[in-house]
Amino acid sequence: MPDPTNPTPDPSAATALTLEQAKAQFIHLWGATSASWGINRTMAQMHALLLVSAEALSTEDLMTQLQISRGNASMTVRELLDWGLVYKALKPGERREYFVAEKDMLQVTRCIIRERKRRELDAMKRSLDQLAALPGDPTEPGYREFHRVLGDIQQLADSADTVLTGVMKAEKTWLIDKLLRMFT
Amino acid sequence: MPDPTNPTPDPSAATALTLEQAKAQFIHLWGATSASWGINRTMAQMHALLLVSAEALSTEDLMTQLQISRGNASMTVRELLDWGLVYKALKPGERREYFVAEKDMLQVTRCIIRERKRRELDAMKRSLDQLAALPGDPTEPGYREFHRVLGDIQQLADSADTVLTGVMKAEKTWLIDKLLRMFT
DNA sequence: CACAAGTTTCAATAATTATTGAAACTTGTG
DNA sequence: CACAAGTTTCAATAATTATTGAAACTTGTG
Repeated sequence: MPDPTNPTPDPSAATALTLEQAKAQFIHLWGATSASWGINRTMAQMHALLLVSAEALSTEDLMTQLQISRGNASMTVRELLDWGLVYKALKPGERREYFVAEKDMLQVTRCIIRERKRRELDAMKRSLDQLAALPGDPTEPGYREFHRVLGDIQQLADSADTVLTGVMKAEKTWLIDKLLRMFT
Repeated sequence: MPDPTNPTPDPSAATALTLEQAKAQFIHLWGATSASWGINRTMAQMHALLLVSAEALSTEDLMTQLQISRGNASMTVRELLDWGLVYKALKPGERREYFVAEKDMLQVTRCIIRERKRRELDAMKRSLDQLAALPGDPTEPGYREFHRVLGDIQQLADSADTVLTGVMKAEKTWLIDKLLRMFT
């Protein structure tokens, strides 16, 4: 929806980006960053698009703006809903579903920590506990050494768990305050 | 090298895992976990293998124990050296290179944070700064909103940077102490 | 309950990423 | 400096992961 009250670009800003261009760059950047994070590109791009969109978007809008198929758009928006990063926004009198992003970045961080902790850290802890509990032969040479490594890793995982759980529960000001005071 | 002083399995521990089996399970677990972490499976498995090996291993050993090609073994061990997770251990009078893992898990954590921060967080911060600095047209509707989102993300990235840098520098006892006291 | 509007599923396919293995290279030694 | 032992590179290929798009399904409405 280009604003008709501002149709001609300001000549003094010939090299200035339109908002649309800047948003496109942001979407691209967010998508690229996500790759190293184990989150897939489409999901990250869709999140970025919704983050910088003032209005709620429909599946149709997501498809056309990101140039992806209907199936992909549907699956990905569902996943964002699962993560809690995006909400449904039903428009009165409309059949179609619209979506808006959670814009509070601390809240976004919490959602991401919660999901990734659940999928990765918790899963790893379960496997480690299971492995450590298996009966072994303590007289084998190297048995103690192996269990020491295992124990160290478990301890590390527990610390990470405690810290992440704390971050999730913490209040914004308190958190930033404490952490920054601690390390700066 | 199976210990010849302990050739027959203890019958009372018929279901006990041999150390070798337990190690194999750990290697498998570590490899699977890494997948969700953007680290590749072979690298994680090799790291796990070296972590639980009492002696230094050669490229040859890595190849046969992990069932991977020479090329893969060579590339991957180089990458582990780059990350600082593994050291060369030259045996006197031997041409062949041997490798041992850093076994102090806090040190391991530091290496991983350092590398991932460099590749991911620092890269993202650079892109964000660049995007925020681009000239735009402040009269466009939505301009302020867009830059607010950008600013929020930058602030978050800065906080993460500060915290991670702190963790890397911190002493073990101090760190565990502080963090755990803070959140428990 | 038939229809239209919209959504989801999933097998086929495309895109990406990891691995192989043979050839080229390096390095220490007689 | 020729050779042997070992290492690295990289084009070809395999394995994995993401995406498409058409068919099946769902849901609200006259």
